Amino acid sequence: MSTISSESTEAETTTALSLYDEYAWREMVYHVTPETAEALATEKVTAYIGFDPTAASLHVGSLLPIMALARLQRFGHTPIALVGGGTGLIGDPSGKSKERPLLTREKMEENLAGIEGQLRRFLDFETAANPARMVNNLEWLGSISLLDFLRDVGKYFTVNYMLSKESVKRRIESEDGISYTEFTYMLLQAYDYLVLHDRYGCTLQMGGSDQWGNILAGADLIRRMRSEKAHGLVFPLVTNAAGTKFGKTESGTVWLDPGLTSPYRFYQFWLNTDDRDVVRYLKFFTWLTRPEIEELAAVTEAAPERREAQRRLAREVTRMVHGEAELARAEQASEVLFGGAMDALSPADILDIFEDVPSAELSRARFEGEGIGVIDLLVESGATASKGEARRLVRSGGAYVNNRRVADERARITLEDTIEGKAVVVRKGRKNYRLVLIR
RNA sequence: GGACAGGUACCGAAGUGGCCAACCGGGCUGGACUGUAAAUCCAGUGGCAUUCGCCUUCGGAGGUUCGAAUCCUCCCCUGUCCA
Repeated sequence: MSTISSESTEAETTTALSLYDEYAWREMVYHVTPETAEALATEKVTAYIGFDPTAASLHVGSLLPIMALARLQRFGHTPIALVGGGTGLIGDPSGKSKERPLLTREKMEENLAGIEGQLRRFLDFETAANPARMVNNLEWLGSISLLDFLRDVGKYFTVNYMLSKESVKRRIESEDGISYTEFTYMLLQAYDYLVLHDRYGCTLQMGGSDQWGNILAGADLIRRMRSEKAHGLVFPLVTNAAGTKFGKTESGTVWLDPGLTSPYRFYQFWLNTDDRDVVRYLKFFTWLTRPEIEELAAVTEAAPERREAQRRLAREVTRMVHGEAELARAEQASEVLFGGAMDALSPADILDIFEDVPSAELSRARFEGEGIGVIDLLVESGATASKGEARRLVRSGGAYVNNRRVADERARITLEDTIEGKAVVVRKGRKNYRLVLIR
């Protein structure tokens, strides 16, 4: 999989700006502690972001913090990706309206492994100057004794302070309340920051806007225990113009793992970005420079129907996450799936392109002689739930076989209509495909 | 425990003995338009059947009737009020 390394040289030539200015221009700064900008402009900073092992893969929502770390590294600072092996066992109440079920240790181990693998693609762990680092807070949280923790960390926080945090306050006011376990979460995260500060000189923690309270708690802890400055910066919530949750589609979460979200779907997710969001997403999720993005913004303004910004966004992000080869496949598939003609395609191409489309198998005998009726084909491929629905579909002109509309509900599909006797592509409407394999 | 109100298709909501597979709105699915957009417009939206039509559905179970989502009995559930 591709990493950022191939492109990092050209970005360095444009680093007259400080990282903070870069973040600011990219609209990545939602809240920030005083003096952070100055620190980023005058020092080499070590910064960390935590990733929760709630699933075995990161999703596109995590791309903003990931890019923040990657950008930070390109500006010569040192990124630390922290995976929450310890805190993951507790559960972060931030942004959650009710208590979460605890993950089992086994499940969490599994999740950690997946997430670590993904993070490695975005950060450079080999460079001599400022290599990235990956840490797991289970390492220190797993072994600290409760008494030590209460004496060393707990003593620095008043309950009053903790109760005043938004994440806690909201839950206190809710009916279900908050467990002592989750209430403690903030202190654990504060302690993480302290540990990273002591071990690696980490002086900046970043995160999503829901992490603001936790981050401040950590900065406060460092200030009180070590009398040193620690900074915090949080990103805005990534929103979309449609008002739905970013990173979700009808078919669910858009994951970075190609096994969970195919590169084709991943590509399509970005390509379908609303005009109103696309410039912001280019800033958030790509390495394109300011002039490039401004150019794309102008094109979007003048000729939105060309969707150049969306195309570029989809290309850049898909390449970054899945690599050049997968990008090419995703583009080819998009062309066929939305372009029409598929006559020239070989069965191998078809299988490739329709890889993540639901498929069904029918015996060769069904296509021999008279062939199979369209209605039956629609039902048996799973395109429609009943024959009645299939009939209505054909009557309304929404049924296609191999991308050709079938207007007659009595039409029959024979071997001659199939793709070299190997497959048939059934389509319902504009983009609802089913692949029928012939055996 | 008592008094009302109510349970209709994915959701909301009409219907209060035959014209009800069930008005209407939303959602969803097609189509037109388009930029794989938004908005708009059109159609469809229980199953089977090429047609006639048949079958299953209105909280559940029985019953009355030629005929019920609609009437009766019992039961279950929900909301509001009283204890």
